[in-house]
Amino acid sequence: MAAPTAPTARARVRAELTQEILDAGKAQLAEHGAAALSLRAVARDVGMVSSAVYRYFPSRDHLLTALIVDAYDGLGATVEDAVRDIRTADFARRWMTMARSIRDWATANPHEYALIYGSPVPGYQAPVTTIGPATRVSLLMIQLLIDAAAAGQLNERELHAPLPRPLRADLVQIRATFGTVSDATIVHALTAWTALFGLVSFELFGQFHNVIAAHDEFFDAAVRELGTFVGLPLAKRP
Amino acid sequence: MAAPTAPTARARVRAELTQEILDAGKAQLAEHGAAALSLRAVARDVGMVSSAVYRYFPSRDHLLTALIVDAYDGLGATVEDAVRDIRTADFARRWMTMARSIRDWATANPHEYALIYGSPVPGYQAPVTTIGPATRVSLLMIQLLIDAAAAGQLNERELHAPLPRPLRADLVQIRATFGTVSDATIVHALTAWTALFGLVSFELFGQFHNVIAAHDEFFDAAVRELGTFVGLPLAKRP
DNA sequence: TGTACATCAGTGAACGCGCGTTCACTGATGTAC
DNA sequence: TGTACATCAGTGAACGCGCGTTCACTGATGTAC
Repeated sequence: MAAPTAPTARARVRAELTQEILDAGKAQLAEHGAAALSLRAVARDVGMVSSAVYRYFPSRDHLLTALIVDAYDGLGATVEDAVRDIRTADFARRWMTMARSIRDWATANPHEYALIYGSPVPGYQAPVTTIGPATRVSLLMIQLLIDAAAAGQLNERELHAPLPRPLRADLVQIRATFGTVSDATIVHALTAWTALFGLVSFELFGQFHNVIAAHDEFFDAAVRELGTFVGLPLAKRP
Repeated sequence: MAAPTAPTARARVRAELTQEILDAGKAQLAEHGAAALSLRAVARDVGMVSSAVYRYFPSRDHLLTALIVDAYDGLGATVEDAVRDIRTADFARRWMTMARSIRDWATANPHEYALIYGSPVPGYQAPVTTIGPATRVSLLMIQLLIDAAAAGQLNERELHAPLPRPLRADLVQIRATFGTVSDATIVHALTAWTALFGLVSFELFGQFHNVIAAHDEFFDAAVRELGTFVGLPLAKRP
């Protein structure tokens, strides 16, 4: 009777505490990085004894998985929010805004970024649970390309060498989500997408030290060039 | 009286053991990754008591620094070897070979790659000693561009937006090594270079799971496109 | 509404482990005369 | 060439720390009758 399975007090507290543990984990992550993430430290933050955490997460790795999913979701939500109000047909702005908000999120949450796009955590194998959240942000770019292509605004170029057969097989799979876009453009898009994260990683991981100081400006310029590389039309001041 | 400061037996043994410790560190790195690198494990491998290592490296961080320098040098030497015998004017082949050998080295030494291009090791601050070795591999690309430009074979394109002043200031510094190449091309080159490592990182860190299976072919295609992005001329089958 | 039992959250102690670093020491190697 | 002393490499024990995980337990919350 009443609501389907009325949430018992115990259940409510459990949900709250699970969240608290996750938040403490995120704080830990933000301050010390993934390698230093320890169940005991998290327990201390929450004000529990370390063994109590096992009532909520069966092991450290499960907690780590939850944090990874949380990071992917955080990034995905941030970027979705950033582009939500942009006119569908404003492809240049959508591209630039996506890129910038990815970078902004990464800069604001460097350890979470490192967790999902940096070197794998030693001894940890990500379960399938993380696949869904991981693709969330890339779907936005795919949609952008599909929209641009549908509007006839995508400048699809040829590749400079024939597409090898095994790669074509991969693209057949990818096409399920990419829809109408040409093989060459998919290759360009994957390359640009990878380059985008390469830019963020190089900046965050210190590879631009003594090379680039004007990070914002360089990122913008590079992303703009990558946009045209994919074939997107570029307004003068997006 | 013989050579200047004839190497005493003790000094020779010291040099050998220092190298042995480094090798053990590399092996440790290869097997368990940087985060798991411990002085004690290295000492065990060398057959020393842990405190003895302190006669050679004053702390764990110093050992780590040595390994980082070693990794940069290993990558640099590998790529230099790979391109040494290529005709100077064969710009396409030089570009493709550089990219491939970077990736090959990274694939063969994933943990060393992660050490220098992955997420920073928590709590470790790289000293200036690492800057020199770090630039070694990028100098090869710069030389390639200078050569191509000198031969009139570099297709220097314009940027799609004016160069912001702060970024122009950075480029002034960079020009000291880049020589005659245009601002726009430097931006393109930095972007492509970053993209190159982005490709390697995405592949190694598992971001291409369920997306790309034909890693070799995709890498080749992407790198080729990036080459033309920079303005390099591309032969049909380099 | 009240009682009897089952479920569950959290405790505290313990296990066994590995880590970086310090320190007083022994014994071998090098150096000055 | 031989001796006296200084330097150095390596030992072994110890300090103090933090970790993940297990386990028997207490006491509170939920459920069935």
